[in-house]
Amino acid sequence: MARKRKADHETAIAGALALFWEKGYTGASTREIEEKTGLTRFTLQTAYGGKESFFLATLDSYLNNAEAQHFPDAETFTLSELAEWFESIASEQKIPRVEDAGCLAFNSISQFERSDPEVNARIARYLETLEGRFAAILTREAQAGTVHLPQSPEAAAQVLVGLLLGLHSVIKARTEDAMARSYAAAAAGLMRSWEVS
Amino acid sequence: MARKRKADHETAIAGALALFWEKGYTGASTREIEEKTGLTRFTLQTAYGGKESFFLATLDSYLNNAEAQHFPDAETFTLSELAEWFESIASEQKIPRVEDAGCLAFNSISQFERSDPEVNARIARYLETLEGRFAAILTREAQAGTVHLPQSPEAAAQVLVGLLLGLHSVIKARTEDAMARSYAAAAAGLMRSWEVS
DNA sequence: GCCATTTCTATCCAGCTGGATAGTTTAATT
DNA sequence: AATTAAACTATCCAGCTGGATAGAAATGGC
Repeated sequence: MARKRKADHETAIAGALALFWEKGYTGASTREIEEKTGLTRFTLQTAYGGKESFFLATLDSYLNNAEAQHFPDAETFTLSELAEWFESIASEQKIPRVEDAGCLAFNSISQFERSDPEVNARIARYLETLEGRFAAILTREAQAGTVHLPQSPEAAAQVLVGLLLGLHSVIKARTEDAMARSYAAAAAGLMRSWEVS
Repeated sequence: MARKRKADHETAIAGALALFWEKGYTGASTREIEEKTGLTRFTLQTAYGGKESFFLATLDSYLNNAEAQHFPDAETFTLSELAEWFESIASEQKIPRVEDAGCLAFNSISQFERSDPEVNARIARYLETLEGRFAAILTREAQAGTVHLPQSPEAAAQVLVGLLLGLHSVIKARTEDAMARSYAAAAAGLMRSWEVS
């Protein structure tokens, strides 16, 4: 017994993801959200509870998709594939398909700076998931004897998360595209030096 | 033949540094700049050319000070001292003396996202200086035979810059202080694994 | 003591922000 | 066909933004 929305939830979230990615949370005005998502500010308010709640819904959707589709799989990934995954992050920047490349969670770190507990929880989820998967991959390979780590798998996993965040920073900072690729190659080179030849 | 300013250039820049660090560029309003620096918006406009020019002056001042005082010295630093320097970044967060700890240049990366060429130039200077100094330290030690690198000094220097940017990200993202220290320790552990025992 | 110059104070401005509200339109249920 | 719940359009709002401007106050050179 209600009128249909012009834009359904899925396409609205997809449009918002692209907008928040491009402009950031504060940089995306509610008027722009109207344009890019097809939602009205009225619906943004009544159905999603305002701009911030809507952003959190977008961030959740992004994280769910990233964990299922884009993060390395803890069970099957090898260290060699992980090295290629790092390089692909910098190379896919050339074809910036917003939904797949980059990272909305990383962007949120710098935008909110711990000011919002709801955002904090999602950033923590992001970091813990990555660190856990990296550690699982490294532990499995170290036990199998296919890699030789210079430190514990847990510490090495933190090094890799640090390098990933650093790579995202370089991608944001880069004057030239080649710079990000060079950094990704350096990180991949470090990982490959851990492989038992 | 002119009236004296209430706040001189030096103290104004120092106050602005603290404010921009805390709130970011967009987050710091010109009214707040008035309060924290002692400048008036009138002077901000006439003497500095507006908010953005003033920010650039602040960023320059920060970089000059950082390069002279806080960045590792290319001629004298050992890899061991570099490892300690990484750890000190996370530990000094406990005593957040804004001017010394953290990094205004790093914050600017996420805030401007390549939108401003003037800011870009300063970020490039920041990254190049760090990468150059790290490479110099690693090259010197590798040639002396005191460290054994898993890759070229240049690639290893990029790994270290990546880890430094990643560490700054974790500091911003951290739910708990211990997390940043743990990441710094992991990075330091990697560096120490390169030392010839 | 006067003058030129700069900074100060005090307003004013247009533009944008997220949000609220009132009245209209649409659709599914009965 | 009547009812009802939700989304639509179109305003309106106070608050804040960076910046402009006019007149008063202060300072150093003469």
